[in-house]
Amino acid sequence: MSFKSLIDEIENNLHKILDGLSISDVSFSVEPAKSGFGDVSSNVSFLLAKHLKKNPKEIADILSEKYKQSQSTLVSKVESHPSGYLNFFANWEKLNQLILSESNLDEFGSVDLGKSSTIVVEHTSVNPNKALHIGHIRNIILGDAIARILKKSNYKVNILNYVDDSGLQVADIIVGFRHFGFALQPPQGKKFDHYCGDDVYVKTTEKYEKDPSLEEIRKNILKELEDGNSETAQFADKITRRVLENQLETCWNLGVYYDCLNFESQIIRSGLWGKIFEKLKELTLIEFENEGKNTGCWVIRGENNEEDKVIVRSNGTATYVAKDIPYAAWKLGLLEDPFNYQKYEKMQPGNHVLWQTTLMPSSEPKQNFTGKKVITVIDSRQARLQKIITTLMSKFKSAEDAYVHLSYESVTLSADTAQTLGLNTDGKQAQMSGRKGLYVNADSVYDLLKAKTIEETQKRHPEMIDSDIAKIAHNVSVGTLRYEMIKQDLDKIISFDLIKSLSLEGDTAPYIQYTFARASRIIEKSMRTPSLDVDFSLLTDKSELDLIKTIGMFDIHVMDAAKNLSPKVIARYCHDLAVTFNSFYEHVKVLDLGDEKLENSRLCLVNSFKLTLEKALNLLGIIAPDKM
RNA sequence: GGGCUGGUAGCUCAGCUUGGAUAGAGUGCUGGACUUCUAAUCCAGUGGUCGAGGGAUCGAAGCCCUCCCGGCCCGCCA
Repeated sequence: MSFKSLIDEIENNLHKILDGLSISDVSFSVEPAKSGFGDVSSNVSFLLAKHLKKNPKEIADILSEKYKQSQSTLVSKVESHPSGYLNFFANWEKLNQLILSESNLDEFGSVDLGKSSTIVVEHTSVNPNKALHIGHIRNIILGDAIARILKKSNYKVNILNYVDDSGLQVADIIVGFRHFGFALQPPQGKKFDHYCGDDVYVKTTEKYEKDPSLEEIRKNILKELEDGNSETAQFADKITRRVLENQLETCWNLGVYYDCLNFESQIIRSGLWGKIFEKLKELTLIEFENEGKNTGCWVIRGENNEEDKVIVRSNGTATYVAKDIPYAAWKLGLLEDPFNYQKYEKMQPGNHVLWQTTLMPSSEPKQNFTGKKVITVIDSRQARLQKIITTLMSKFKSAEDAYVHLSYESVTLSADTAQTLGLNTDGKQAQMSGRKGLYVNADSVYDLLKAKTIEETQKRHPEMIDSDIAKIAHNVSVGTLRYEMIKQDLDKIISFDLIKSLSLEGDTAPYIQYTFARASRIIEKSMRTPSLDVDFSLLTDKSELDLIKTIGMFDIHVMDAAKNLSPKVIARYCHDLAVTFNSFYEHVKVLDLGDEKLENSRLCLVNSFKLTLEKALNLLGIIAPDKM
């Protein structure tokens, strides 16, 4: 509970005081104070000012007097500020001990929002016809961080990746291989997914543009893909699985793992659509159109002024949105599961087992990857379609918010980076496009970052062996990439700039990681094991108390991040922790003080900082290096 | 035209959900700090009509309304 214990204590006492004055129904705030205004502040007097028609300062005076009589163990002083705020000062001797000892526990920062319930997080879900680009990375990193935060909040999280292996985009590269003579082997040194995206896909779509009559070939291929037994479908399956494997390698390299892979082709062949179609009709969520422009179609009526949405075409086939309905229902466990499960051919790093669905018999036991709640991470361009799914799911399931579309703005290319790729945009940012070859592959960004961080690390540690340098550079590169994707608000566009993304200073992961390395170094040099058996009352310097306070704030931020599905809250917290530690580092020394008791107390604090920052960074999938 | 969304310092962004105390960071620019636990660091200075206008409020960057500017989405494509 940490710092929250203090807040809770104050809140309880204030409630008792208000009860004593027979005032209820006032939802005042009790929050960490701005610096210079004590440790915790409450706005209660402002709110009472309305009821009592007195000015806030007078009320604050009365309340602070009353508060002095209430039982409090963690508050040392109450002050009524001339502004009307009620400011509380902590009893640091007690709070120091409380926070620092709790921070040594593994579950420090954990909150019980989920109550052990199951939740599905679906992210990534990239067409298996190309390599992952920097835009996909935002989705992947966001989804991964959300999953980590939810785990910390006592949810049982199932992480899914939906592989759309039967769409038009796949058909396009199959056309390339089958009709335009692209070799099955990529040129030397090129990953297969890069080859499919950069060469086969881009050049094949170029050909359509020049000769629209080729569209006929594409249509035929798409038709053949739908029949799972066709030779084309089997060929496509081989290709998409090769691409998928490469895509997964990119994800794994970034420390992203999944629990299960779902394949669109299997969902189509499973017959789930038929079942959900019947259910939709039964519940009259869709209607058959007898007249107008959608004659012969099944549609969902548009709400308000929105147009009706066609779900089943007049030729009886399901549209794009429609295909998402059975999957959404499956994720919520609303349908009988038609799938068997088998392990993916490759083991994920760290021995995380990856399952995949299959329609073939399997010797493995049946698995369950559904959840009471479902979070689908897709960018905001799909908001309209996702709203349809969300509405439908809320009608299927009693819980209103069982299905959540976690929307985020897309990643665009900065004008400079677009220029580098050969597109002049007149100083404007540009939307990425796989079809036009206008994107930056994730692997390339990682490679550039790694080359730069290797160079930096070598400069600092000429004595270090190459494999150690590579390890540090890897952690810093992944950290940098992840942090850049997470620190920004979800509904703000990230304008990706190749040059600026290589910055390792300021509000970046390396800044935070470096701070961690500094702390590690102190402990390493002390030649001691930090212990909790120290005198906490020796920690009285402002920079020490600030650090303890910030450490104690961990769970508050985890709760905030989990409730609002907002990983940036954790990113800001990590940065905050690092800034506070750096201030501590500049203000007070830890070693060679000639006072062993004080040294031990400070070592204990440094260690608490380390443990907390490591846990917080872990929620973002960023590794805290002991040396860099 | 309708829907969603952004507009805060030269640039990139926090803060807005839950209205209150001097609107915060980073970056840039200027200057300073390594014989010291790692300078991927720290300190100081510089820089703001919180898009505009109106409203309710003792009090608005935040709430309500109108407007302006940018982005995205609106197919029996996927």
